[in-house]
Amino acid sequence: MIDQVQLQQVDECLWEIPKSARADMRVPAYVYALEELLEDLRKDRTLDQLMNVATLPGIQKAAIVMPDGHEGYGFPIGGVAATDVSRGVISPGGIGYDINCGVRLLTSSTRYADVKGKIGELVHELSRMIPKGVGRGGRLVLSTGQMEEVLAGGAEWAVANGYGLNEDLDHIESRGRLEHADPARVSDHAVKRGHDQLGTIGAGNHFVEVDRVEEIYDDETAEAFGLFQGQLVILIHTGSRGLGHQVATDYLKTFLNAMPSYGLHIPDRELACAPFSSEDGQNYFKAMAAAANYAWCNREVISWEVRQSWEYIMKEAGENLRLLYDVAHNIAKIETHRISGKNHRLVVHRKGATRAFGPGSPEIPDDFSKTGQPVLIPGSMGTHSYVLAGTKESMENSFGSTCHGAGRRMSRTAAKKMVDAPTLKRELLANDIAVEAGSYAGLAEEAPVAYKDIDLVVETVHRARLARKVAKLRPVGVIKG
DNA sequence: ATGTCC
Repeated sequence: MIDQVQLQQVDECLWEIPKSARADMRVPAYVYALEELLEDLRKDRTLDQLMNVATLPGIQKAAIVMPDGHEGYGFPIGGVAATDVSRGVISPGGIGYDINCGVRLLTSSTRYADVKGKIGELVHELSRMIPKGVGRGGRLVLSTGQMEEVLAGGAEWAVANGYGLNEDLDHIESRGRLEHADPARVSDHAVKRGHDQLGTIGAGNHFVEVDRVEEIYDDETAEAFGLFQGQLVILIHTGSRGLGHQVATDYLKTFLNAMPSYGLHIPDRELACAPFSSEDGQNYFKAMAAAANYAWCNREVISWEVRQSWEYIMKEAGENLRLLYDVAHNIAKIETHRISGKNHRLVVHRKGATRAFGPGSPEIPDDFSKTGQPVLIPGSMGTHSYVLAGTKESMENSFGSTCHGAGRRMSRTAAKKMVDAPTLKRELLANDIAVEAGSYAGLAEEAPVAYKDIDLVVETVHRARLARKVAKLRPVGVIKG
């Protein structure tokens, strides 16, 4: 066992690893966590990886990990790293294999109590409508030309082709389309993998969940978000499927080969990177943006499937499901942030971290300009999820970022050994949570015991003011891959 | 996360 990393407490929820902790660190590392969460963060390579991130050329201010952080490929999951656009690098490991994995929330005008008896049917219908599982395709099969439109247009493609509402676009981060996307930078192989996966959730922690609003923490913001006590809402969590995975795989290989020519020295080859302004860096950024657009289109098409199911079971228009917001949590974006009183153009890498822009930010829609943007934090299966709002403090301290979920504390393998899936399913049902799972193995991997305590994670970011609590959601039905 | 090893 290596020596324990020294953490200096800055605040109740903030710990610092000073730049002096390692000769190669260019900036300090910040860990956001209530003390109870530190033990989990020390159990794996999270803090080592965070210090590795602090060595990246062009990194600004600090390498940051959120309270849901855990070990990932190169970078910790739950990590935020901002590099200078002209002097810094871009690293696929800082974004993750599932490019633009993210979450959206649809709100209804229906109370759970009024339709309790229909939840089982609704969950069954959702399960029938929404393809799930590794490698699964869906009902949409796109030509190469249509794929180019999706990669360039993102969620707009779904709306233009009858799979979404125009009003949805106002409530998607970046309106569901990154303009830097270039379909020509996505390999034929990646395009092929994606051609039949729009409208599918995949596997792992991806899901479609029916929830009810259990608790409101801030009446005014909840009202602005269209949330009320007892309301039925639908939470969708998925990403760019095989296409994004292939983009990550392709460019990691390219970067590993190209690294020597850039003269970049990094402590771990999983931090493979290229100067953002280099041809390789730009090609990856344009391909990543295209994969991000695919993911936004995917969540839009899934919303269409949800609305179809809703119409069929609830006998009311699918349009009654309104999109509250859609957030990315695995992405790199060009953003301007103030550091020591000066504006900087940065490549903000968020890997298992959510944008949490505060009130007045020009990048969030007008209807949230007073409250800050909606932030959606799914908990582990069968526990609960949160709706938060972005803050000015997150803009000042974490490049406008917060946590993204409960965060795994046990490996998939360990969870499968420990958990008996049929028992778990019965327990969920006993708690009035209907589950339709693609496989028992997948269900076991996602057992709540394999995750951190979502309440502690959210309490950390709330107390640290990286986002503030608006509402708590309780699941009543879940579809998993 | 991922046609969980071309």
